[in-house]
Amino acid sequence: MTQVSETRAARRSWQDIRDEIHSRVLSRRYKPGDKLPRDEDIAEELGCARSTVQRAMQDLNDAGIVERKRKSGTQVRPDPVTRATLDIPITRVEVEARGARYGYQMLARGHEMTPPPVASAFGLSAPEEMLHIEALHLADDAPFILEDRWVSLGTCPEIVDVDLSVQSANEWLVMHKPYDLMDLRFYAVNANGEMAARLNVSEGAALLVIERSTWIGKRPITTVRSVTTPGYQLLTGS
Amino acid sequence: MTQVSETRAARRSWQDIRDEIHSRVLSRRYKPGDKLPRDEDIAEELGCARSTVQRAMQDLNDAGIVERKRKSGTQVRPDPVTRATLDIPITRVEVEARGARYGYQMLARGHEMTPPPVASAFGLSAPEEMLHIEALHLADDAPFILEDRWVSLGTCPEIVDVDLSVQSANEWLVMHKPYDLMDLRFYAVNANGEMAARLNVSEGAALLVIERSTWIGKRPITTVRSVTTPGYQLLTGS
DNA sequence: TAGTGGTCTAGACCACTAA
DNA sequence: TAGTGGTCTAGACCACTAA
Repeated sequence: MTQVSETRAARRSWQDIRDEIHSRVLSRRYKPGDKLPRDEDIAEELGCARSTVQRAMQDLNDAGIVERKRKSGTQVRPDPVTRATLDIPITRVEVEARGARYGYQMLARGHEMTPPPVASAFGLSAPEEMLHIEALHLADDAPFILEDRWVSLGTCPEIVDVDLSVQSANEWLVMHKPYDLMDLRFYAVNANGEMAARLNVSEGAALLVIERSTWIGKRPITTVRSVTTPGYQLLTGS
Repeated sequence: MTQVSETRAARRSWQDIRDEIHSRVLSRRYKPGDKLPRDEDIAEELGCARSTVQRAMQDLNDAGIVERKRKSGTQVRPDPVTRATLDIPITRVEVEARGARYGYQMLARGHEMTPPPVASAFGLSAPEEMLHIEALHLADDAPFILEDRWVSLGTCPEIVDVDLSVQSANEWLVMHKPYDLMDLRFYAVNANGEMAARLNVSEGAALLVIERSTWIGKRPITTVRSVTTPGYQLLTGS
């Protein structure tokens, strides 16, 4: 009935194993560029199953602490990086989360040939006719984000039948067009005359721009440049 | 010697299972907010082990497609988010990756009480004396990033003995001070007089600012405001 | 071609939490 | 307190790739 009196090590979780290996990296027992022992040997040393080491290593790999390759093994990443996860919600949800009323205005819509910056964002070799939409997202009737979007007609032919003056292209695409590759770019610009007028800010104001392009199976879906209003911040957790 | 002739389904990988569930979400067979079957039932339906479903679900959860809770099960996230991973390298490595020569200048260093914006970034209830460092990172002798950093003396007493005019605090902290919580903020500012002078840009230029704070076990380590030069972009892959 | 990481399985047990 | 996801294990086999 009673437990065997022999002391038993508490079962170690993959987080314990990860922390142990991480602390060896931080204490320089494993130095940047060093090769680590094989998973199997670490498992034996730390007294757990190989799959537990595998789980821990997967996490350290995702966090940018180590780099793993078959045959050649695991090594400490020579150049540590800070890795963060960024969540970008649908604009409507973002506005509502701030307790404001969401509004949307389509400013322009038409079929046009892609100008060079758009073609290059998509990596197109030649210009292509796409759907071009300019729209404004509002929070409590004030301008919030100005969006300039191009949508591939080849990849998304259905979008020509959607009434984008009611539902934002942002929302329609998120719900209907899955992507398998995305590219994000963030930078700052001084508001030009048009941005200043649309967003109701002074010309020259510093604005954060978020550019996003998506592809499915190497075919372009959409590329959008979102110009935010002054004071806008992008935040990450974790 | 020969294989049994009975056809066998090819073994399905966790990626296959993930894609199958994802496609059911996209096709609205499972709608936003819907509860999914238990992992065990999905495993039986798709003919794989429960742990394979678990692996697939872990990925869908990380990608923001579903939300999982014990007892109440798995549901399709009602508000889809775009989730991206951002890698921020050490500034030296970033400069070198552009093929430029890295340089570093410490502009100022001293012990000061934290001003309100810094105390609030750390969530401190009262101001505290910390190490305050201003420094400039250079690429081929041109200003690249201007950094304004505060380091907690309580959490990092060793840093007072480091010669930060040679090695950047950025680099020393990354190599010696692990953190378990990080907070990132991105926004745009118009260059004020001091920034313009330090970075050699016109006053009013739009600059991307990256603010980062780190903690270990709820104790503050460092908070840094990095002001980048015009044209600087933050990029993500995947 | 041989070595290392990646994945799958069945089963056991744990941990959290809605009811 | 009962139901569901989370983790661990041992073992088998696969997939990639440095040498």
